[in-house]
Amino acid sequence: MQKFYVTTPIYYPNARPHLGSAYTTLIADSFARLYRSLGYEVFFLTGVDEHGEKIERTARAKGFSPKEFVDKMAVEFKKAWKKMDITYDRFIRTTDEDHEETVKDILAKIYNKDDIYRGKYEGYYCVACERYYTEKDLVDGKCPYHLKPVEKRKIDSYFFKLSKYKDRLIEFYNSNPSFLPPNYKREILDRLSELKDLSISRPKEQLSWGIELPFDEKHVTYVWFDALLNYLSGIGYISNKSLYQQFWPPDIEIMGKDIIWFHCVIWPAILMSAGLELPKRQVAHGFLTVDGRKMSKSLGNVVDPVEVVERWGHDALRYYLLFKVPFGSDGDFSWKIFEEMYSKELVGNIGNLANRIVVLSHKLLNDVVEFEVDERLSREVNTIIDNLNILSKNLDVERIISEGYSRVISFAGMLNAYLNEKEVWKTKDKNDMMNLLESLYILSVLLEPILPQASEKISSLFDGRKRISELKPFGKNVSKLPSEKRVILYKKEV
RNA sequence: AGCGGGGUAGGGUAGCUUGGAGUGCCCGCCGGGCUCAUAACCCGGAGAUCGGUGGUUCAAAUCCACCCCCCGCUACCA
Repeated sequence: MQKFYVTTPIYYPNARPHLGSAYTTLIADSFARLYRSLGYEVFFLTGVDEHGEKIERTARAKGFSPKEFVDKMAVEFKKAWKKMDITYDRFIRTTDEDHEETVKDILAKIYNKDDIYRGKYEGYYCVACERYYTEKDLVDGKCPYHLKPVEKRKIDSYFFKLSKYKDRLIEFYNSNPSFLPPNYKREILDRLSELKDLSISRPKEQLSWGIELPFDEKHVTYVWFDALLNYLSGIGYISNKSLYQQFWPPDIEIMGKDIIWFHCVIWPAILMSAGLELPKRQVAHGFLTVDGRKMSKSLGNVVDPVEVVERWGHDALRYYLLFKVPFGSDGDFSWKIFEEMYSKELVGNIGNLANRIVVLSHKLLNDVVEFEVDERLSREVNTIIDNLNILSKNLDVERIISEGYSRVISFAGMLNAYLNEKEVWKTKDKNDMMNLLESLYILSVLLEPILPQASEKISSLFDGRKRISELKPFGKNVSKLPSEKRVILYKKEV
């Protein structure tokens, strides 16, 4: 059986999940569901990145220890994902024991390979912020927040020989053309020319909330080095060898466009140094504005994904993110479009269709009957499934959404048209009715990655949830009438 | 500034890698149909010099050059 390993970044839990992290997670979840449905063995990893200065400071400011604080925040994230029916297989925390061991193991490997050296990190330190800035961050040579003078400070730090991997990275990109997100490919290649080594540690007296270096107990790992390795520890690099062997490497890693550099350059270089296989595809989505404006607290237009989901259901949010935001580019979360989409496409197209068919089936039939398959419907179903299989095999996630998923939604439109064309309520044709019932059932299976709530509601009227890979030929799937006489997938008023 | 992404009917998008009649989708608008259905559904129509100019070609939204407009990125804060 083929495997599929999909990841989201681990989110920084200094605040509750926001629309951006929900976006990444819902998209990843959709793919996890799709591949499962197509019969793949799937592992879906998400989690939180709990180390670092900012967490330490936020925690202390609120009167908690870092660990107490992240324990609370991890729960917040899990609750949010539960509300969205996120089907992750593991929720990793960088304070998990096996993660810490993984980081130490990889660091030791790289150190022994002579890819880590001791040096001086030079930066501009703002006493008020208690952090370093690079020269470019500064405003008139001063701290950008406090506008106070900064001190140039040198600290001991270990460096990863990132620059050493420049040529090998380029070579890798060339021989694996689908690795980089298409929209950002040229930018990354361009920036690669100025590749510098990466500071990967901080002395403990400056930062204590992190994972200790295996070769120097006075230092802890710094930010990304720790975070990126979650993809290894999460799949059992230390704790579950057989799982690791089954799933490594990730098939797709999904992220927002802000962290492309880390995933496309630093991450592969680390893996090269450690002698491990690289992920197959890095997939980046864009950022969202709200009604055309940047989301900000001062504008008061912050969209809380949990609130959206509580009111409208997670189907609506998924559907919006999948179809109303061009995947890979920036998009807008427009309340007007969102509400229109809800009432036109979810209530009117999908929801109304399901109810029409269910109600009508009870009016026309006492029980299911043998019927002659409508070729047009059956051919369309086969085409949809073939298409999804091909796109999935190629990890062509952009087209899975724009072609594969769109076609599933169009199928609902096709059924509405079929119903009108045949005027089934008038002819009372049992053959047509059975074709529609069969189609509705198959539609519910196809919808599972796109609209899991609707899918669940429809399939529960028949005999429960099925995978696409378990579907029988068109005409052989429905064995009983819907268990209810009507079904409301989406309420008109919410 | 350098680099990158985008500019397709009133709005939003797909198509561009591998050129072939402006082809598709959602919303809005106009006209018709239907009454099984959550005033939902279906059909038809109007509406685009595919940002501009020039080039390659029998043929360009699609390839090349230049220009204009919008938006990002330029890394050790995640």
